Amino acid sequence: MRLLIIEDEPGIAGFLKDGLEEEYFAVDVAYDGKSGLDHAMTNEYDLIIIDWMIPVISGIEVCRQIRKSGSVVPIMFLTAKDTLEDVLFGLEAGANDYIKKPFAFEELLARIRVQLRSKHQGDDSLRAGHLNINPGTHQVFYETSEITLTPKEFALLEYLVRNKEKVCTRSRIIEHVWDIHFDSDTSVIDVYITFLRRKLEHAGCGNLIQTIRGVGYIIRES
Amino acid sequence: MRLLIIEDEPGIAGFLKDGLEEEYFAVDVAYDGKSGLDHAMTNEYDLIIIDWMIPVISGIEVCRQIRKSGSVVPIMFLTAKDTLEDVLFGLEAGANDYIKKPFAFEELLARIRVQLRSKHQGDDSLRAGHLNINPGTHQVFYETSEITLTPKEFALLEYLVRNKEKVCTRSRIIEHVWDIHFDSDTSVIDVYITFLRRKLEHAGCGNLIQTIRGVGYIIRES
DNA sequence: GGTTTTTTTAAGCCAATTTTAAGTTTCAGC
DNA sequence: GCTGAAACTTAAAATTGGCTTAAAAAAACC
Repeated sequence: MRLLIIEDEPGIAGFLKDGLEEEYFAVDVAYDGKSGLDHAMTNEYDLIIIDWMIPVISGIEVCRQIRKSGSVVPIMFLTAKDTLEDVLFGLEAGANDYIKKPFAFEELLARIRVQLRSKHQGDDSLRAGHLNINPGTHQVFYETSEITLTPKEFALLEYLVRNKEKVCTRSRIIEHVWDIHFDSDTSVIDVYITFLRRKLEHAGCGNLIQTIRGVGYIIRES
Repeated sequence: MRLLIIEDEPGIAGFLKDGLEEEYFAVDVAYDGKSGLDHAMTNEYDLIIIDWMIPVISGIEVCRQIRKSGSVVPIMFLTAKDTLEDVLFGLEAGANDYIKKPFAFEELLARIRVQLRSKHQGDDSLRAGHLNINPGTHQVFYETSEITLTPKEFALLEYLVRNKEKVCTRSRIIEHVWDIHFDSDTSVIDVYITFLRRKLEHAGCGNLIQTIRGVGYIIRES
């Protein structure tokens, strides 16, 4: 589990880093908002801890920017404030939890575990490269832009991505996506592959679906 | 919003059910741990309230079992204890919040609202663009003008806004807003979407609710 | 108990999606 | 390079599903 801590006070940052590393987390530290945001955007973390009051860019703004990029990484705030108003303000900016300073390390740890648990199990999205598919909401994203698909288009793409790196034969596709179990000489698959390719291309995600002539199709990560 | 209460004292259970239904939640009650766990596993709730001390299976064990199944539903504990030790124990078991008995109904309500807010998605407040929803007073404002909604209209709009930027499927809507859990070919949703759109349009807030054909609806900020 | 408001049902219409079908292009093997 | 099979593209037909309206049923209010 990889964590990012954005905290300017070296004392607190060091205390957190050491304590969390003892718990076998991989911990990065950033000492201001700008550098923290930089880290968050260029690396993949399992959780981010942000102090409310940090230099250059405020904690709340960092949080907002991270959410704006489409990331759903769990974010926890460290704050000296704990009026209901401030808490709500933080939650609105996209935070998942907050903890008031001074805090017991034990409590922080327990709350981190709650967040990690809930995030990991809640995220059942499928991926292929920068393409993200969420079967729960029927949404597809390429990087940060959403691709709107019809139900059949979605079902086909979902099947291909679930079986990425594997060749999907035409007969398997027609069975799994169309639920047709007898031989038929339909060309729906061709048509829908065309639809999908067009929409993916338009979103900047060209060349994802490759043809295996005489057999079927395949999606490769690279 | 659909809640489950697991509480063996009929007095408290009834008091909670009535009070929460007055606030337009859909409320189910279970009177022991076993039946509560059963409900939790076979239905989808937005939040679960569990008493620490209940018969057959303890509250803490019910909580653990729910988490073990992979569910991330917010769980709140009712408890007579509130030492740090007990709180940590509850958090470890997978709870999101706890409230000490005896409690004020108002406080419970506020905590429920915080959980619902923070859970559904990071940047979720009950706002969508210039639309403002107040679950406490059941009022809706667009900019400065109030929009008068019936209870069902309000519940539907609230559910959509709580899940803004996410697709709300027809089956989820019928479960969480109408509390209907079997397949039915009703068209109430369509009708209420029409009602809402008409009232929103009339207030100058057109185009808020978008249709995802074959799937459901979504509210987007922009 | 009657009146008003809210909720649900049902039916016709329209638009988006899905399928069919036909013409065009690409590719592998000769 | 030729040839035939497979895949691609396009347009039009068929189907499905959502929107709207009106009226019936249920609930809330006096």
